[in-house]
Amino acid sequence: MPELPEVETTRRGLAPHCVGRTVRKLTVRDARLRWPVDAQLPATLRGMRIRSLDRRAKYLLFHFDTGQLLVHLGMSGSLRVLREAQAPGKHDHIDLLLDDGVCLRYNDPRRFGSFQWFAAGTDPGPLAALGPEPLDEAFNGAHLYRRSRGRRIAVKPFIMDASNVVGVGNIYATEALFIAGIRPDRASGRIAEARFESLAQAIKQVLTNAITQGGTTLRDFVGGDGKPGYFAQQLFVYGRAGEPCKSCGRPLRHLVLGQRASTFCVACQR
DNA sequence: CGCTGACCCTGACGGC
DNA sequence: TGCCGTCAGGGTCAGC
Repeated sequence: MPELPEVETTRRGLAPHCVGRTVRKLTVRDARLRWPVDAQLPATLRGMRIRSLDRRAKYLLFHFDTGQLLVHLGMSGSLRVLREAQAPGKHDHIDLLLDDGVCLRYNDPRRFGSFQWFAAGTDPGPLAALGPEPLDEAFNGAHLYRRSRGRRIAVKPFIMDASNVVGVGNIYATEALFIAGIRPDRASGRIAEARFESLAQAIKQVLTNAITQGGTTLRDFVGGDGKPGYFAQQLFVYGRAGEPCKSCGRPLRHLVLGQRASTFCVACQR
């Protein structure tokens, strides 16, 4: 589920409900996430005020005076706002209960997500080696061009590597490469700077567009309106292998790069 | 250092 | 209806 737009949409949905509030209680029903949730975390957070909620890459950063809580949604995680008590269901692993009775509930069937605490003054390891945010002005084609010289890795896994640029997951990498007209299996080190500029702009475009529309699949994190994702309807290539290219009509091809499905058009992408 | 593949886990889906 | 293989939006790690 979560790529950068979904995480950002989650952040925007949660922030008004939790920033400035104090943690009344943290309940961990199942600590077996990507890394075991620290048994001391409930005691660490109790009574602490959430100063801000930020995002870095696909991490949500809950800032407290005493440190920060890094939450990652993994492949299948979600955080939603409960305004009133509700019995926990399957895979509802963690509740963050606030002083006004609002509950932030974490659900994650595959348990690839994580809750990690980093005390003030310590460096959050997961953030150490991250590349630029794709929507920052500092991120551009020149950056990708420089990073890719001498590399033989295919361009798709290259842009999905968070040390090059963060937040570009399988869906948006696939879409951005189509928009930029670049084959996903082309060696990144053999792509000209101008084409990387097109790619950087395409990445910004698809991510911005998806954020505007609230992410591709996560719509029920706060309002519970249950509306299905809308962005899925405007995907050019992701999940459409065998179907006609929306630009030229030729059947889209499927291949696997870095264990991830990739779809592209042999005519439109070179 | 760069790259590949295995792995963590559950659920949904299609074929038989 | 049930069983089985395959696949899924992410990230880390070992090994070559």
